[in-house]
Amino acid sequence: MTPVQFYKCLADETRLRCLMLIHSEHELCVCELTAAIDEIQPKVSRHLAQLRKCGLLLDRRQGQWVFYRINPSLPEWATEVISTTEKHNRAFLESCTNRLSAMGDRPERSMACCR
Amino acid sequence: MTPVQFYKCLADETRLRCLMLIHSEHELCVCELTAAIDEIQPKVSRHLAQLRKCGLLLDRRQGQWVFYRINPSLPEWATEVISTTEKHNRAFLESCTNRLSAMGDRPERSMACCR
DNA sequence: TTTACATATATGATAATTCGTATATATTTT
DNA sequence: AAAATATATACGAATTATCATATATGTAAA
Repeated sequence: MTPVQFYKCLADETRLRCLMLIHSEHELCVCELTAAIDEIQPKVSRHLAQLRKCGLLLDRRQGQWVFYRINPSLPEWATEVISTTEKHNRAFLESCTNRLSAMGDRPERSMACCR
Repeated sequence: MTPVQFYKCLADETRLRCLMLIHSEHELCVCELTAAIDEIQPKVSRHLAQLRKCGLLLDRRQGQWVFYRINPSLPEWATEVISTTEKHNRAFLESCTNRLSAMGDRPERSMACCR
């Protein structure tokens, strides 16, 4: 993955919010992300697919849900960039994390990974 | 500057090359960047203007030349991202740094800043 | 003050990205 | 097996980004 391709992935509000939320929560499913970001499902899904195709995210299906997480085999510098960005831009995510914690009926995870 | 705006700046090959070269050399003028990146002058100039307008670069005129440098008052996280990227993607810049060092007649700097 | 060099910008064309809507697929529940 | 829920994708429209070319501006040298 070239650095330009990596930064194109971060250069969209929906994608960056998804990435940072997932990084912060370790793993989230599409309906959680849709609620947190307050966008329609096909939009969120389309951007998640792009992040997966570019290698930034991995997904796993659990029942009806598909959970996304950061690809642990990303190059170290890329992971570092994501961490730095998330750590120093909490305000950018605030409304999203609020909506997420206010969300009822969040799906339960079995076989939780990467904790 | 929002993180998305910042990453849009990095999400183009010409702009990322300029940024990383400038970060690595501390300060470069447009003709040096044009030679290093091997693109036509208006293209390089246009992208530099965008990086300046977004606050990533500062410029100073010295005689006929305009030198660009990283804006030292960028948020810390942004500087960190640029450093990390440059440090771990030397291959991406290799041909550019080769062309730069092969370039004859590079303009001299007076009043060099930020060293 | 004319010429040359360095840089910036305007313009219209082209390409790439993003979007909403509709719909398909997969899984679970009834 | 039908209905409900979660997710993915296809499609054309709309927006945004990028480009090459031409040209303007600013400085230095002749």
